[in-house]
Amino acid sequence: MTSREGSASAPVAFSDHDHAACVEDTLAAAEEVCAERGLRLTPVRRKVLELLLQEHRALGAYAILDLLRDAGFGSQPPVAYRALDFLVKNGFVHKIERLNAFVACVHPGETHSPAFMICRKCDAVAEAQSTPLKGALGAAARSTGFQIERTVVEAEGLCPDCAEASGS
Amino acid sequence: MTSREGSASAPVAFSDHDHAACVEDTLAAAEEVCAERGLRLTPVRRKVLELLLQEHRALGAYAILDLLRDAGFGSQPPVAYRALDFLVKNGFVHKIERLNAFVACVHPGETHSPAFMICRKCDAVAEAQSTPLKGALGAAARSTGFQIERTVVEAEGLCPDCAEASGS
DNA sequence: CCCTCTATGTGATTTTATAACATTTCAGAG
DNA sequence: CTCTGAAATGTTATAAAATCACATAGAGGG
Ligand SMILES: [Zn+2]
Ligand SMILES: [Zn+2]
Ligand SMILES: [Zn+2]
Ligand SMILES: [Zn+2]
Repeated sequence: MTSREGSASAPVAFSDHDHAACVEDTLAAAEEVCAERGLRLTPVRRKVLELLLQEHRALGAYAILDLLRDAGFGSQPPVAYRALDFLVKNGFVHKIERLNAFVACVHPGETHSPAFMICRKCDAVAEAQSTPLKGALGAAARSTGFQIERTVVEAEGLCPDCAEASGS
Repeated sequence: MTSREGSASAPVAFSDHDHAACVEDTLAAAEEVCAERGLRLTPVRRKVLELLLQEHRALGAYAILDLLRDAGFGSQPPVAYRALDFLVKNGFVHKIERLNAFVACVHPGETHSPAFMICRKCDAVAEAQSTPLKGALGAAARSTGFQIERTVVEAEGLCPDCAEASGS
């Protein structure tokens, strides 16, 4: 087996919540946004988004591909990468560069600069907002004349559960 | 040819400076730090650091490997990856996650949380400091109980030169 | 209906990274 | 100085991640 499948042990992102509703609502919101913008949330694309929403964690493209195959879709890499491209470009999914993996956005539709907290032990990923123009990086950009177009902000460490489990 | 070689057109990182001295000084500093800490800056490791210092930009592992081969070292991937592992672990080189590439540190020896500005047009990379605990991400971490151990902060955009070149 | 553009399916390939094992080098012990 | 064990290097092979190229299928406009 190439990938971790199954959502049984998937940690919710640092806090309990009604996960079924969380998936439903976000999918519905995505459909609405696509309708508004004339985007086609095709079956593969919808399925990939659904898979990423079900897990509250980052999945690699090949893990997604395995799940797509199980669901009866094509099983070659471009199938997964093309769906992911669409979802990332339109803000429904973010890529976690540190992990070469993808995670569903919790604020679909709204343009925002995400920041992520990644647990090195259980792989949970939580999305927060970053404020790229404030702080040291923004200051450095202004002083050198660098024009920021996109930012990658990823913190690696221990999530609350794993920190507690591993003492202290 | 697999990679961009040659430093002729390599942009200096957003500002003119005495590059020869820049390379020399940083290499000397690295040797001193290694001596202090009992680390072995072996020929391959030193060469990789030198190559990265000469280019003020990120190089992929295979580009480095090509240059190592030219310099008479082993030409199989582990040669490059092992040297890079050493240099990254000891803070002489940083990995740019967005590019799957590596860049020499401009503050070798000192522990710090780097932030990078990456020009999407000319590939120049400039290092700045980030302040992970301040700002939105730090606040999110504190409020959820996430323990940050390491951060990846990378801004993509246009460097001053390329911004000017491409109009306004 | 026909044409065109977009999306999907599939095979092959490129790029990035690691595993596994043999050989060499070197610092420190005796 | 010589032995010895750990660290470093060289090399083969393989895994993992991403893209290319081209054929087929669908949706929508005329
Ligand atoms: Zn988001
Ligand atoms: Zn955790
Ligand atoms: Zn320089
Ligand atoms: Zn640095």
